[in-house]
Amino acid sequence: MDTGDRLLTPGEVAALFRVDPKTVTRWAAAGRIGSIRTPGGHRRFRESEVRALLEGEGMLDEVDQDIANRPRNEGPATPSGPGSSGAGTPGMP
Amino acid sequence: MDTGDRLLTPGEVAALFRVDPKTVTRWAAAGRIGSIRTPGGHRRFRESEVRALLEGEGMLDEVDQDIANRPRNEGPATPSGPGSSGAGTPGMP
DNA sequence: AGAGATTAGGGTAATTGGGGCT
DNA sequence: TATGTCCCAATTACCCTAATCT
Repeated sequence: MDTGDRLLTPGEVAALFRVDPKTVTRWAAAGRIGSIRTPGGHRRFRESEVRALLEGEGMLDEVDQDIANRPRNEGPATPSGPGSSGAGTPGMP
Repeated sequence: MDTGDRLLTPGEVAALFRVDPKTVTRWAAAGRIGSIRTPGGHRRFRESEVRALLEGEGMLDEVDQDIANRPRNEGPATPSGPGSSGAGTPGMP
C-alpha cells in the first residue's frame, strides 16, 4: 500500500484543488504546504500531504488504525531549510 | 476509484443555480452541500454533488417532507394545478 | 544538441469570506 | 427563515518575461 509519497508538480496540485498553479506556489511560500525544491528551484509536493488537505484535515475522524500506521517520514529529502512544513496548523483566519 | 468529480468555484455554482455566490456559501455553511476548503479558506464544490442537487434534491431518500413542503417558486411555471407536482420528481419518465 | 512545455517571479484586477443590514 | 446587498480584508486569477524540467 503505497501511502503515496509520490511527488506532484504544482500543475497537478493546482488541478486537484481547482486553483491556479501560481496559487499552489503561494501556499508553499506561505508555509501552508510542505514543498520540496528541485536543484533548479522548482517546487514539488507530496501526494499524501495534498490528499490530506483535499479531504479535510480536521473534519473526519480517521480510523486510528489507519493513522497509527501512517509512515510520516520517507524520502532522502528532508527540507532542512525553513522548517515550516506546517502540516499541523493550517492558517485559518 | 477516484471520485472523478471536478471542483467548482462558488461563482460557478452560483451561476448554475442562478443565485448569488453568497447564497452558495450559506448553503455550505448550513451543511446543505459538501464543500472543500482550500488552504486559503476559499470553498470548492464537487461538480457531481452540485449536479445531483440541480437535477433532483433527493439523492436516494425521497423524503416527501422536504419536497412536499417546499413550494418551489421558480419562473412562470406555476399553472393552476396543485395536484400535478410537476417539479417533484425529475428524472422520472 | 536541439525543442517543447511547465514553473518561478512580480504586479494588478476579480473573486471570495465574514459580519451586518434591508 | 431565506436571499440579496452593503462594507472591508484576504485570497485567488491572469498579465508579462526568464529560467528550468522533460
